[in-house]
Amino acid sequence: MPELPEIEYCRRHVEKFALRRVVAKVMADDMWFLKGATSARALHEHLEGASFVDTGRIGKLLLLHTDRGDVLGMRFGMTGTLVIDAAPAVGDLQYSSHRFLDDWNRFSMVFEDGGVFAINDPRRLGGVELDPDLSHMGTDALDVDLATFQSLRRGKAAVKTWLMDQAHIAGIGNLIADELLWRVGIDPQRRAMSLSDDEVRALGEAVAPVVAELVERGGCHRGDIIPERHREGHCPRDGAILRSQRVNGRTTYWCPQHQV
DNA sequence: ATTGTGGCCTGCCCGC
DNA sequence: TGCGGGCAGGCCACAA
Repeated sequence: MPELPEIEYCRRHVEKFALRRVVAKVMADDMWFLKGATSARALHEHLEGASFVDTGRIGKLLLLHTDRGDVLGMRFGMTGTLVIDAAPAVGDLQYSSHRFLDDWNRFSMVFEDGGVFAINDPRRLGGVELDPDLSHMGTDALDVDLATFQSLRRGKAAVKTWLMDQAHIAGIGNLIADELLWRVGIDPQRRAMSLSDDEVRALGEAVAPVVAELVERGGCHRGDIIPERHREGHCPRDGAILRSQRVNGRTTYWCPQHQV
């Protein structure tokens, strides 16, 4: 599913192919896809005639800045990706389809030059929002430092749940959480507050570099443990059979040998 | 404030 | 060969 790396590819895709093209028409017929107070009418009024001049990203939230000062926020849920002029920003998305049917374009814009910008999302778990509220978002996973992890010492929830809370760190989803905890050697079910100083430091020092490495490798599904996240999967480090259980309502795999 | 739970969405995969 | 049930997880509403 799209986590931080995939959204970063979408952002780069916009930088490369969508800036400074004038929006002629907005197609926002799927009301479900409009989040917050955003209406189709507002999207027409704010975007038609405008062009995008800059991009941003906080965690899994993609931000497009228009020449009028508006910000268009985009979320891709679990199966969404960006398609510009029929070229997808992300080709191989785990758990999603490998096709891009026109029917799955939940929000799109036609440029004056005839090109099309679309969010293609089979499951409709993504959405768009005009001028989204960013005040409750945590630090982007690529920018975290040890100070970000202070509140982890008080957390009563599982350490994996803490990592996936976008108000703490923005950008970590289920796959990256499993990868991080596997690399640092921590049982995902452990209460956050039970981590030792050394463990907090190890985790804190791992997040940004590991996420950056996944961006380099080509996506969150390129993590070392991800190919083994299935029944009978083995730990790539010591060969133990991985354990699987739901943590925070999410399927979680970990190595009982070295994640303690 | 923090934490846990359930529901939303629908293509795909598996077993019958 | 078709069918139905379960699965996948990001996000949000809601309750305790």
